Amino acid sequence: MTLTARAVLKANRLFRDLPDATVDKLASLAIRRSVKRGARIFAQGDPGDSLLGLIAGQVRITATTPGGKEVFLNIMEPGDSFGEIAVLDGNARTASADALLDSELFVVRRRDLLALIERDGKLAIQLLALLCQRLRWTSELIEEAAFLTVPGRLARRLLKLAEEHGKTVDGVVTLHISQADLAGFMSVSRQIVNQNLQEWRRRGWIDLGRSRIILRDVAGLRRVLEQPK
Amino acid sequence: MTLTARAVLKANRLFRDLPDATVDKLASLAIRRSVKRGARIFAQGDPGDSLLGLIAGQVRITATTPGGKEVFLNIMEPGDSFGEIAVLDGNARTASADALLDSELFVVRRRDLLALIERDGKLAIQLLALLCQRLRWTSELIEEAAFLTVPGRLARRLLKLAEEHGKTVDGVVTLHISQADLAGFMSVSRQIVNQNLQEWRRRGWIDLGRSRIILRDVAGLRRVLEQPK
DNA sequence: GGAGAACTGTCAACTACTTGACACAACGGG
DNA sequence: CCCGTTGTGTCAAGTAGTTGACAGTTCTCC
Repeated sequence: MTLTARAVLKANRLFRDLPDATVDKLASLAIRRSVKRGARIFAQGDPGDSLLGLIAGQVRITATTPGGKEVFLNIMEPGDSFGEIAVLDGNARTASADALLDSELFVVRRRDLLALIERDGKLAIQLLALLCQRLRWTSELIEEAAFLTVPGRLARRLLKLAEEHGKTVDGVVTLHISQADLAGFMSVSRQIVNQNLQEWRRRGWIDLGRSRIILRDVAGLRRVLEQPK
Repeated sequence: MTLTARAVLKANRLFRDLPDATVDKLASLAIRRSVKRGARIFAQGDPGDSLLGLIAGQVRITATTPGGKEVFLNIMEPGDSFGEIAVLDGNARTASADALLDSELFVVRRRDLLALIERDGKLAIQLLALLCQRLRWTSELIEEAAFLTVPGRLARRLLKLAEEHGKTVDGVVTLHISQADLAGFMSVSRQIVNQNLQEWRRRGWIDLGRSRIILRDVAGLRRVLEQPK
């Protein structure tokens, strides 16, 4: 199935509500890009000269230390856009993006985007809203780290992943993620992730499989959040 | 000294580079507000119906759990603005703001600001830049928590505070902050803060006083950052 | 100028997470 | 179909931060 450039942009949360004229202009500026599973889309430190949107596939955003340690920051699904920060302020990428699956992207270059923002107030407001959302998301992470115990943070992360990426059947949600990845997401050791998951499995709240976590009792997990640090 | 409304706005980083026409319009919309030391300016959960700018004084931004625990998120100085997130997306305040000193503020209401943004592309771009900066700041905090040991985070926090709020004389920087506040900033116990500071004092990198930390050897502190987790 | 509040400095007991190691299971490409 | 890879489950030893307690000091405000 081949989509028109306009349809592709309209499928993205960021551009969905913009006037047709703006979307058409954007469509004429956007470039298509295909990447294979495992490929790096951009690396931390690269010049941030473009805004990306995911059409199909899956992309993981990570940050890396000079020493090689990694934190997983986010997983992008079709309809999401990413790379806004660097494209807007013109500085280096704060994180790297890697394709988890074969993926289809569109790319808007910095100068094109900025010119358009200045002319179209609606686009600016849309972008402001997106950045606010991102800010709420990161602030939440910081507060979580401060206020919750490790089990609490793990429970919250599972619930968030369930909302955003889980497949639900009869109130039972299946997540596709390895325990090591989950540990990377939370900057905690794989062992401690396993220990908590085992405990919850014993209580019947979840089931475990290879790279699979099945949430059977979401209310149980929510109760973990209530006990403060 | 009484300043014109325009001069006040021009003194704020967010509005400094805007065209005069926009600033005058803003000035006609802005309201002055004075608060006493210790007063709460807004509370987490309040409707976010205004953007604030600090003219004089000092303001602390904190988040609180239902259970009453606090994290210190930031300290605002004259020329800074705050409360943008809630004002832009119209949702509740994510944090509380308290005056640390008697303070002078200006207040721009949500509807006025939004109307202005849509008309003035430059203001939108300025706001986008501000949010990007905030996002880089919060992302940095998250990465720090993931990549650095507690001593590393403490050293980095001291260096950041030195840049932003320190008074420098001959390369020696004095910070005005209690160890308990510093601990609150980092979500770590006061004891562990003291333990590290004592160690660095023994090494001659810093000096300590009541609510005072004097950085004598900034290079020493920077070396702490280099040892990874 | 005196009383209480705020802040520093230090101890010891406890708890939670890390690191490293290893066995075993399942998946997937040649 | 077999072998390397990726992922799970578990243990034991080591480490870093928490909690609570308390004495001594310096502010501040009444």
